[in-house]
Amino acid sequence: MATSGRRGPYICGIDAAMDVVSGKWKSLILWELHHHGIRRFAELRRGLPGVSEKMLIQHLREMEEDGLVHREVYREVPPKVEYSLTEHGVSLNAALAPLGEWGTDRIRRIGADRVPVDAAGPARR
Amino acid sequence: MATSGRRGPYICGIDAAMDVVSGKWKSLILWELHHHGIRRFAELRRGLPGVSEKMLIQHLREMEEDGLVHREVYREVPPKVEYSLTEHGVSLNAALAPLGEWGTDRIRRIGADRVPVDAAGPARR
DNA sequence: CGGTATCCTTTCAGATACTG
DNA sequence: CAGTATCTGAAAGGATACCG
Repeated sequence: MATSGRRGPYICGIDAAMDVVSGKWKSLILWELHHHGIRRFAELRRGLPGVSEKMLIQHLREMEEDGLVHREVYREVPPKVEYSLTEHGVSLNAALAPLGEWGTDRIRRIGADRVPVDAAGPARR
Repeated sequence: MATSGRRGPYICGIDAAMDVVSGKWKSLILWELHHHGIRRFAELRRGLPGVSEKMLIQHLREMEEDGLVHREVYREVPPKVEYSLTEHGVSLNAALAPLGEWGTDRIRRIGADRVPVDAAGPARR
């Protein structure tokens, strides 16, 4: 297998979609590219604080392979490569939107009514 | 930290949502519980071919901790435990629906114009 | 600038055996 | 029936150094 994890066979649609977005940075890359349209490698790197070059390129390659991301290479010096979303990438982003809203709500709730797990106490056991 | 992976801090909503659904079986557990309403441990196990007891209970615990799943214990012999979705679990499922459709489309496309990765050959490399 | 290559650590997942 | 405990291997992720 080339660079990817599994790519099928899948039990259901969620399964297939999750396979394609799973990876620590993929949803963030999607988000970055969706909001900026086109980004260079170093720009993405700066937009994703904490990502290593290895992980960034690895995720970008997988996403390219999965048809989500387009990679445009300009053969000049210094080198220049631009990344953008394909139609599929755009549609995935749209499909991800409700989940994003759910997550945003969740962050609000956690901040409000949840304790950091350890101080909580004897709800169970 | 108890059983979970990270649980925040999050960069955006998608990030938070992905954290909660990532794990090999979580989306499938969600699906099972959504369609059957209530399921016992052994029923879930049978409904998720290939899952080990360890992974199943681990995912169920995390999902309970995350407020997605309700665990009802009947103190009788033989033991009986029923799992069901909470309101949050139901809303997450709803938020996941468009992603599921996207994935279903994707499976169709892959089946149509893509070969199983190994026999494929020189698209790249 | 935009990557590779290498090594290393951490996390995830599966199998097996045992318990209330 | 519904778990818990432990061990092992595989995979994901990260740090660092170097290359065209």
